[in-house]
Amino acid sequence: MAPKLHLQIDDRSGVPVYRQMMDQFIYYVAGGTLRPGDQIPSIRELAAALGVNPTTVVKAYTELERAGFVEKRHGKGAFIAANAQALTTAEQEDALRRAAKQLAVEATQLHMSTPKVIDVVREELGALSNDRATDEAPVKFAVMNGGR
Amino acid sequence: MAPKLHLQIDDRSGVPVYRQMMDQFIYYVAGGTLRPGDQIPSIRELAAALGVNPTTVVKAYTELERAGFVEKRHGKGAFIAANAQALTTAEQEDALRRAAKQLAVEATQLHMSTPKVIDVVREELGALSNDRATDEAPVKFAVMNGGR
DNA sequence: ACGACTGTTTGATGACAGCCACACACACGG
DNA sequence: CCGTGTGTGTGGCTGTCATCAAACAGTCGT
Repeated sequence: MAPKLHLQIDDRSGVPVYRQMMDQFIYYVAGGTLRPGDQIPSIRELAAALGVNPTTVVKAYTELERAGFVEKRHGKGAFIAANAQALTTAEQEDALRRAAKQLAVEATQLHMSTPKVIDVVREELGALSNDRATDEAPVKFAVMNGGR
Repeated sequence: MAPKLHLQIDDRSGVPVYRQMMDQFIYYVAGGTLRPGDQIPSIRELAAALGVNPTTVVKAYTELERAGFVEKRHGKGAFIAANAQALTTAEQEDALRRAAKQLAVEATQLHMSTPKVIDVVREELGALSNDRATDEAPVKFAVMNGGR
């Protein structure tokens, strides 16, 4: 009913927060972690967990509702829509490819070697799967700060 | 003096255009492709090549100037600042890691297998290096559209 | 009926990007 | 020597949108 989620917001990325949230919910549905009927965190709960304004979560949920992924019920909570369509395999690969391309462009401009890039990707993938094994909180708080 | 650049703007990403341009210039300097004294595309030229408003390029160049990477000269053009400091190795790795983490988070939420992810990254890296061999235009026009 | 959850709405603020008129630098032809 | 043309960057104004803050309204258990 309420699978463990692990939402990650990157303030420095410039991507609107509500959009980052939207994408990640969609990916969770696409990957099957979130299924139709599942209750998702309340607006205030998610806002508090991620340290953003409730209105921002409202925007994300509202857009997700328009897109058919989410149903909000006044006084009750928010849920994955009954007819939420998972992304097609092609769409999922597109999403992955977009992020990969972004990485590739940066790496190329930085003159990074292919093995080096692959290494870092492996590390990050590994870090995430370990995380999931240990994590018990229903919604994981995650904001990237890091310095340039 | 004017190395071939390959700037890539992704409209759908939500990242401010001027910020995407900034990052990529910084990465080019960090990677050594752009060196102090090099002339970079004029505001209008870059704006036309990328299909964005000149004002947006102005913002990118102005911010890069504040950061010490660029010098604008009225009537002459824009240049890489004499004392433009390349990013430290640690900073470069941070930048790479940020993009990798983004990719890892998405992949995990989509339930993608590690080998699959690595494959796609390899493909994208390959696509870029081929590009560079063929490309002759001083500034490559690149805007991502792709549909969701 | 109260209290503690839930979602809803409105207004203010600031960032982003577009349009348009202006000012400086230099090369060319009178 | 001067004017004109074409390149360059500069600056003001406007529309749109993301975010925040605070007040409003429905649901449910006691």
